[in-house]
Amino acid sequence: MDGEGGQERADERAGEASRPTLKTIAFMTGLGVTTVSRALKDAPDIGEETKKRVRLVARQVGYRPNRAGVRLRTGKTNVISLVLDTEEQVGGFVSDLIYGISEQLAATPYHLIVTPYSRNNDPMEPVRYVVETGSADGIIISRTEPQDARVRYMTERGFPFATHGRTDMGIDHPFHDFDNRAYAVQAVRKLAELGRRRLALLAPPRRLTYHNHMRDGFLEALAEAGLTEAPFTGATVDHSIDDIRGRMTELMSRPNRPDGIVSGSGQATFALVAAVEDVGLTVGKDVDIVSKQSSRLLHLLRPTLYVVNESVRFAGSELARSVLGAIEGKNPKSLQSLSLPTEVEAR
Amino acid sequence: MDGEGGQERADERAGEASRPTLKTIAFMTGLGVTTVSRALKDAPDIGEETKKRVRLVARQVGYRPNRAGVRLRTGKTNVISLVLDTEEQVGGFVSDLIYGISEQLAATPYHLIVTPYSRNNDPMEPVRYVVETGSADGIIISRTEPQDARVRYMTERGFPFATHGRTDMGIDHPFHDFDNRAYAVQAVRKLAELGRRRLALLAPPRRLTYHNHMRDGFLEALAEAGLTEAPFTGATVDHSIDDIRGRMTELMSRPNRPDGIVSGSGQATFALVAAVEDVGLTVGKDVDIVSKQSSRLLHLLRPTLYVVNESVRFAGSELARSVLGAIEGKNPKSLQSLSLPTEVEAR
DNA sequence: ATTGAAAACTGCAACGTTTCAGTTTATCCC
DNA sequence: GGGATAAACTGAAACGTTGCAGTTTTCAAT
Repeated sequence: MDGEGGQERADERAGEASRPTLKTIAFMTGLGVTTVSRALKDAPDIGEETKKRVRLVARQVGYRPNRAGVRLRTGKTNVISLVLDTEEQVGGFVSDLIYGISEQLAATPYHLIVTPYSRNNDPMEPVRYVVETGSADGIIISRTEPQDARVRYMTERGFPFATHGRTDMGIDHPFHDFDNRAYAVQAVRKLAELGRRRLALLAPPRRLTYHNHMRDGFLEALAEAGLTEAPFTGATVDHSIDDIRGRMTELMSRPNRPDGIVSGSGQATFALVAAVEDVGLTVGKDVDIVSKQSSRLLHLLRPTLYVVNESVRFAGSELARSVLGAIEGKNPKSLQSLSLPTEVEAR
Repeated sequence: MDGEGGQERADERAGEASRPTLKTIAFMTGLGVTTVSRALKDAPDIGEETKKRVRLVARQVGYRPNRAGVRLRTGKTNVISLVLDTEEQVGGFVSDLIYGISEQLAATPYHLIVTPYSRNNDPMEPVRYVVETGSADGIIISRTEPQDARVRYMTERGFPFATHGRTDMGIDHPFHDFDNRAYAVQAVRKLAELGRRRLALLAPPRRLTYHNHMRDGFLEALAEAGLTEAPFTGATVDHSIDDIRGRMTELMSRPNRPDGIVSGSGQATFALVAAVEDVGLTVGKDVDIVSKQSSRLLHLLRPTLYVVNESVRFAGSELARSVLGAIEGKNPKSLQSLSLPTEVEAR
């Protein structure tokens, strides 16, 4: 029984009140550092009584494991990396996503780090960085493509991740997605019901998987209702407000202009509405618009719009869940979820 | 001269291709680990020739310092923590802030971690957490108050930080702020110029410093132009869209309703406009509204509004700059910046 | 030749944690 | 009483880095 054995250090002697470590607790309890470590992990080879004592002291002194220590020793970072496109047009989108993720992570030891990239650069780069440097335990990506190099890369390396959006490459991986197909179907049906015959779709860029989903739903419902499409070329939800407004103005100036629009983004719908009115037409009279939105602003200024709400916050929450599951090694199939659109809201 | 001295490890022998460390480079160059470390730091006691060799090899093998190692040894985390209120109403705000910060951090070794808290909880808590656990080298906070406990806390401890918004407690600290006083003055002048006589202000919550700035500017310009105030009670830019709309409806139903509004938030303005129209009035005719906005959507649906743009992305960029300066120990006074409002935009 | 100092390089230890391979003590069985 | 076994605990080593306190080597000044 020593413990007084002459090797206490400066911080133990002085009232320095520096952060307590395992050594601090070991000293206070008279146990070895190993024992304390194992006790806090509830290891089976430590006595019940001892565990209680250690836990008590740990709580008392406000012990929190040093992240760097853990990380260096085990490689576990307790970090989730959210890889983001910084050119994202969809305002507020990222805020909500982050809030949703944070909500889930709050009860865990995980921190959220935001790893941005510019759309002009290689989207692979930030992913490669995180995987190679092991700077996170899991990654969340968005802007998923049908053949997504990032998904292939992370899958090959067994690196845990979750995608916002699905892929189409025969790989089962964790994802959360909004059912854009169902949305488009609902939107078209609503327009059909309103007596609209010729519809245009403002879709996501062709590269992204949900372009296909939305477009498939759109075309299918169009066929089902016997309507025709007014092709909306040269504009996607990714384009700038001004671009969309310009293209839409063109579209609405044509003799065979659409009388119904399905919009894939709330932000873009602002531009669509402005364009409709630029050419002297009226939303709800000359043309009806159904729009997806994540903030709830559209209806305030254009009650004649039809909207469907997508909760990006919920998406964030689900994505965090998924990636945590992936880290735990759960079956990817159990980490996939799809959220259905709300009913079309009118006012 | 050894180096072949029997102590190479498994990863050196096998073609394991695990991440290169200082040891890897030391082995390859035949130098000691310390020398390599110092060489990469461009220390004066290392030969030029050696430095060149080391740098070359380091680049070749793609050496990147292990963050956990550095952090454990030096306490330096290379992390900036953005402390956020997750109930933030101002949509898109956070996205832009993050993009702005990321932009600055991209060229540095810093990572951005988002530390959220709920407005219902103690705003001190996340700050205390970061400072106590040393989980970042610097903190960015928003929602600054005139007497801000967080600012006091971090200042006392000498912890580097920057605030989005100013304080009023005789402490010189790094900040970036939008000149809300100037904004309010401009807004009131514009309304006066339009012949409006009785103005209301939708201000930030009283607790926050910029409430005072905006309100001071508002009152001063009001006096200067000889206008009167229609008190807008029970609503701030922090309230929900529905609350603001409700209060505004009340306000506009009064006999002595305002004929001009200054709005402190673009988001809130949506609700204001909706309310004006709820009671059968018209923006630009019965009442004029000047609004601040960070996204540029307002004008699209209500060209009769007057808007002033605030670049939150720029704010993020400035804040990152400031906090990095604080970490470097620069004089706080040199880390303060104010951005002026743009001209009032009409359409 | 001797001293001194500068230049270039290096071991060792430590940051806090966990894993591994023990050691000690108590308990049980015959 | 001897041996085996289980229970409870432990020191040493390692993860990658850097600061400290050296050690060599070279060279100039005396």
